[in-house]
Amino acid sequence: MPHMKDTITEAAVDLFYKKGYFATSGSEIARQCGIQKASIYYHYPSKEAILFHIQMATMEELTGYLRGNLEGHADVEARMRAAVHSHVRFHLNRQRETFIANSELRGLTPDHYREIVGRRDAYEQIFQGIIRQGCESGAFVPVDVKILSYAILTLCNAGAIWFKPEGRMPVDAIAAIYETFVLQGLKAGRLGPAPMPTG
Amino acid sequence: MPHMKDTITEAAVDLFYKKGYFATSGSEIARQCGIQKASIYYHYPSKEAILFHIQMATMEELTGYLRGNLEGHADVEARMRAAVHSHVRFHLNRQRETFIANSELRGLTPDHYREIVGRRDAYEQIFQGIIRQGCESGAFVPVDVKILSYAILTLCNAGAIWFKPEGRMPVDAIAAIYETFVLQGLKAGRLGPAPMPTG
DNA sequence: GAAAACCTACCGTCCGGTAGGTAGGTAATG
DNA sequence: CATTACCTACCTACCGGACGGTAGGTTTTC
Repeated sequence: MPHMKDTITEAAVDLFYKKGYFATSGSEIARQCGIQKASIYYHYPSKEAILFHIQMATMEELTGYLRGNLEGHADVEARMRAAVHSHVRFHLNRQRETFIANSELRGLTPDHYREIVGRRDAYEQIFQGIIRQGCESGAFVPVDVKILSYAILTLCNAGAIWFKPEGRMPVDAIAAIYETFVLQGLKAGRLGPAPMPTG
Repeated sequence: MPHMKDTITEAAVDLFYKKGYFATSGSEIARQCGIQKASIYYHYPSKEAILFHIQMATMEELTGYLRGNLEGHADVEARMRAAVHSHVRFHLNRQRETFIANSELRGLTPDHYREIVGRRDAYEQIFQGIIRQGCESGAFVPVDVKILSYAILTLCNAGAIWFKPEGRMPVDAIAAIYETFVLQGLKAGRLGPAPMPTG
């Protein structure tokens, strides 16, 4: 039996995802929980606090998930594969939360904004480290690390836009597609003029 | 000498981009134009109509720009390069409008929503056609066309998030990076299929 | 002088948030 | 055991203010 605070958070995730933070009112959240609007303020000091809580928890979990998935992988290509796989999996399994984390930053207070952006930067740093390592070791083609890290992360978010959990395609199959595409784009040995297809 | 309707539209683009559609009020738009809120309703029947106008114009221009850039290219690889280049260029040059078009669909009425999504689908169809053609001709590796088209379009939007026009890097240089990355990922070559997923 | 463009003043509604109360449970006190 | 005290988790009722939008009058432009 979940406590009311969790129910409120879950309702907020649902509504912020469907309608957006600014288009969601406190009474709507309350209605979805079966309580009165004022009761929300027993559990949260403000509407923004709900948003911040969701964003914070999501960033923590996302980062923890990535760290866990990177453990034990030493080879740079394996690390990149694991990182992409982790990122895609999380975004498909937690569609609503990651969508909110990606699109509702403007609803945060300046302090909370800085806090979230800091965690986001830290997360990106992990990817940039892997790309940089791959470029230096020669495993990857030389690329602009920052630009490519953004590109890869954004690319991996794409699945979360159209993905339907009940759909035909399983999460890992989608992750594998992105994984292959990213590694194709990064791996050394294919740069320059059009290579001849290996019959 | 711009007409007031254009001034209003421009102010709305600016504010919708910076604060979001629902977080922007009519009085803010009016203030930025140096007029009163009521005067907006001489030029637009509703706030939503401004949003729809921006989205509609952006989709029209985006599609027209792509069609123009594809003209004269017959080879499938050249077409893909041109398409990516066109997409990236437009998104960098029209950051605010494309950001709004990508993130403020929920502010539209159901009818207008359908209208915009229809144009968006048509735009994606062009990309999917090129990818499909490349796969069938053997120029590209076999891929899930729909998934890859989404992935590529999303990937190419990444630049618009961080791009600063006054920055060091020119538009075409960024477009070239994305172009190379996408083509690397698509082109047929020596890479095998993805390994089995790692739980 | 008519039409276009803009104004002031106002509408009803809903917003985020607050004040203050209360039902019901727990814990300490005699 | 009965009383008092306190706490959690909710409630009803309300606040000032901002929202999108309208009515109707006034100025500017052709």
